[in-house]
Amino acid sequence: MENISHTEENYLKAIFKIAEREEKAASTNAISAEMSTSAASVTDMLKRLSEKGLIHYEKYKGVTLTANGDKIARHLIRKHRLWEVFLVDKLDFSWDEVHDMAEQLEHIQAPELVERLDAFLGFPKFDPHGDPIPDAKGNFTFRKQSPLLEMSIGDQGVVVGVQDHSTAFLQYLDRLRLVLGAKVQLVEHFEYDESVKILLNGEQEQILSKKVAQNLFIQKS
Amino acid sequence: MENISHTEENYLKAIFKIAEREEKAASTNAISAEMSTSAASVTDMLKRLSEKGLIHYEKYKGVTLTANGDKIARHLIRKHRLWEVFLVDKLDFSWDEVHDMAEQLEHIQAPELVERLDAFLGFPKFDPHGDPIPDAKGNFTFRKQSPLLEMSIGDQGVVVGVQDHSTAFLQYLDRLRLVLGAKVQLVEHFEYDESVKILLNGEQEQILSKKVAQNLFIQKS
DNA sequence: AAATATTTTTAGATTAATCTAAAAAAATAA
DNA sequence: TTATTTTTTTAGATTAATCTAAAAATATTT
Repeated sequence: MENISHTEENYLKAIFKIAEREEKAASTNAISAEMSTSAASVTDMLKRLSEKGLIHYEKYKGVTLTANGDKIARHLIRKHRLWEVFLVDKLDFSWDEVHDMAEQLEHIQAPELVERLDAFLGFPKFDPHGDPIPDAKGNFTFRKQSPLLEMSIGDQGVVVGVQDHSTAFLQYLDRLRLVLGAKVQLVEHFEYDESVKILLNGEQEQILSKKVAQNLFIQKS
Repeated sequence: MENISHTEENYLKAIFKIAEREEKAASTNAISAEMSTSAASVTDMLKRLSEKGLIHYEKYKGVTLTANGDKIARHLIRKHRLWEVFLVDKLDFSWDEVHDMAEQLEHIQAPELVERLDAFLGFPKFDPHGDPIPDAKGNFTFRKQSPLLEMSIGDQGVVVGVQDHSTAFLQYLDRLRLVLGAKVQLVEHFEYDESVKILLNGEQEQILSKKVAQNLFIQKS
């Protein structure tokens, strides 16, 4: 087990993310876009990660994570999301403020710290954006959820997550009171611009743009 | 305000520590010993830190921190000690386990996080080893304390800190129940080996070696 | 004050992580 | 199936942080 740098960790996370999103091997270009580095830098790094046994790499063929690489990536995501819960639940940050801090905290290497933090937080299964937190073995809790936009008239449910994690979107959701746990019922689809009308918390009718409805995950009830 | 790397931060901390301990400009060799790097590496780094306006450096003359360098060093110490309090008070680590984790956590860059952590912990003035935590402006709380060895027969007081921060010493103190807050009265000095006899918490008489008595700070009452 | 010892700096390399520009391979279009 | 475009890799540099070995400066001892 060699040492692994922060930078290498970030590449593993990027590869994991791409694989999850695109459901195939990550290309050099995809990684370079995800990391905001040049394709040449990515190629260099892929060679290094491959030598360390963290990825499967064949020239021109894209890469996948080895079992070990995958484990490290999941552990990073675990740490990132646990720290986000800490920042929001204990230090009262809001969900749009915590990403950059968690991005740093996820690189802290101290396995016992992670386990104790998990316990201190009450073994949360989801982070402040509704994303699942892998357990110590790397397993995610799955949840049936669908974008608000894909619900049918009359369907009811609860806001459980977001697709877009941008500050702008999260702050906008706060304004609309569309926070995690909010109850929504789909009232109407407007074909013209694909906007939707919802009933929020059984009280208030509201119209949401297609963009908002697309990026909001609902668990139907 | 340029970027400052973890490594540069560690050098600033080392220089601060040496200046505090030796009360004079830090020499290249002292820094090289403190950091476990070669003297040549130190010289290289001193040039860089000097260019960034963090230290006053003249060849062959040793270095001191500039106002800015000093501020950064104190902030690092603040972060280190606050994180130690977090680890002990909230995550139930013991005082001999937290150093390495705090060594990583002190490099997290997020000023608001530090202030919120401070508040969450109840604005502690001392860390789990009894070392003072600088406030947001970098000021330490001073406390009148003396090594147990320098107390006079009959003097009473409370354990408030340690000089030696090694795991071995801290674990030994746990065994002897000489934790922070313990009440001690000096009963006798043995000239032969400079060991001392104390009365611990008004109950138990105990003999302590010179080495222990030297490294334990007491606040007299 | 000269000789010796110690400390500090310089010179020259190395490694990780990055870049741009050019070459090579693979994919797509004509 | 060529020709063109896109993607990926290689070549060659750069910067931060480190090293060893040698040179230079400073401090200490005789």
